[in-house]
Amino acid sequence: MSSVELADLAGVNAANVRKDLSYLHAHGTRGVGYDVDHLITEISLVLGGDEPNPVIIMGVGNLGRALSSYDGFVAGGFPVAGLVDADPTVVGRRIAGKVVRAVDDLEALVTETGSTVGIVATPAHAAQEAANRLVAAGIRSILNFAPAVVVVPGQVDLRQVDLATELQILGYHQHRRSDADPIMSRVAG
Amino acid sequence: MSSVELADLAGVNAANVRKDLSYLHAHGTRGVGYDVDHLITEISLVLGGDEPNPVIIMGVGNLGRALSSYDGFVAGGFPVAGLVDADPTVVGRRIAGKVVRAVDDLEALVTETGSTVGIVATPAHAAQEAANRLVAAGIRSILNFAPAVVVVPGQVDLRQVDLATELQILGYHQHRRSDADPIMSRVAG
DNA sequence: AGATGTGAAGCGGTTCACAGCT
DNA sequence: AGCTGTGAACCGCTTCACATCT
Repeated sequence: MSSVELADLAGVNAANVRKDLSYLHAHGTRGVGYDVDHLITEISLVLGGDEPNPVIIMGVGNLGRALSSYDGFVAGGFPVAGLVDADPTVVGRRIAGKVVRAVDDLEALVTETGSTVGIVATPAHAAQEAANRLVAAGIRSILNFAPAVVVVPGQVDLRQVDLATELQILGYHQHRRSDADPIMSRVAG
Repeated sequence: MSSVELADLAGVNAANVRKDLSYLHAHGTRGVGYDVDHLITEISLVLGGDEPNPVIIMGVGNLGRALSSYDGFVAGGFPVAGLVDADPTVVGRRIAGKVVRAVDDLEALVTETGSTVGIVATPAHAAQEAANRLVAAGIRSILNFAPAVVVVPGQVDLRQVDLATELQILGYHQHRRSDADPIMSRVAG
């Protein structure tokens, strides 16, 4: 399969595909293209591939519940290993086949499941505390969905997913399209 | 308030704050700082601020349901105006205070609510069709949560939020940390 | 003194364009 | 002839550093 075909399927530029694959030492054959099986093994090796990374979800509100039954996680090698919530009335409940554990159980949960990744799906005001707990329990990779600035120690990898911001960006572009381009005209003027 | 204070609160660099604000013509006073009220009005003006952008959510699975009761949307000026699903058994049901409408109702729904933004929260295989319907109904800004490549006409603004990819990135960094840095050592070697 | 506003440099990533291999 | 591999240009954004203003 050629880099052009791969690029079309992924919706990106062909040169980009070639450059990225060459970084991975997933080489193709000139005049021919790439061997797909080879790509699969090489890419999954680089991505950590074989061993799954179990994840812990902090907060089982609407978003936490949605995430706990999100198929894409399992498929991507990130099975949901545990659910944790601060609300004692939901602790012990069964959600998506898993019993919700108390925050004080977190450390034990991490150890017994070998979890490596934490997802913060709490309200904004509880996000920092949730992240602190995850870090204290030994988690070093955190995905934060709460719309809050969370600070973590340097060795912890934190990624932010802000749903409202995504919409804000769309709204901004739209505003720009309809309006007579207020910013650039002001900058230009 | 100084650019340093603002930057700390937002978790970004101070020079960046100053540069961005100067683009918006939200100027401060040298030696003093920025007038916060002025910043609020100026920023909300640029962001489209005053008039809300109602959104339509396509697909009321777990994720769609979570999104339909996500407070951040309303707070950010993106009230959920309608829910749509292809499954006739959920059409007519009430979710988060809204009645789920059929796909064929989409165009009417967009008109009657004045919606401008669409969210695709369907399974991957239905994402392209959902996007097509939104475009046909006049929506020009789409936020896609389905893990699928979706193509839209040039005038439509499409943003992709791929939850599994976010985890993949975390997992990759983690893999790199623990491992003896396979890629770079191979590149170097 | 203290903070802004902004050229200039730096950086990661993308795209072009074409030499080089099969 | 076709497709890869990659130097070079490009792009948007971030950060530095400092002249400038109150």
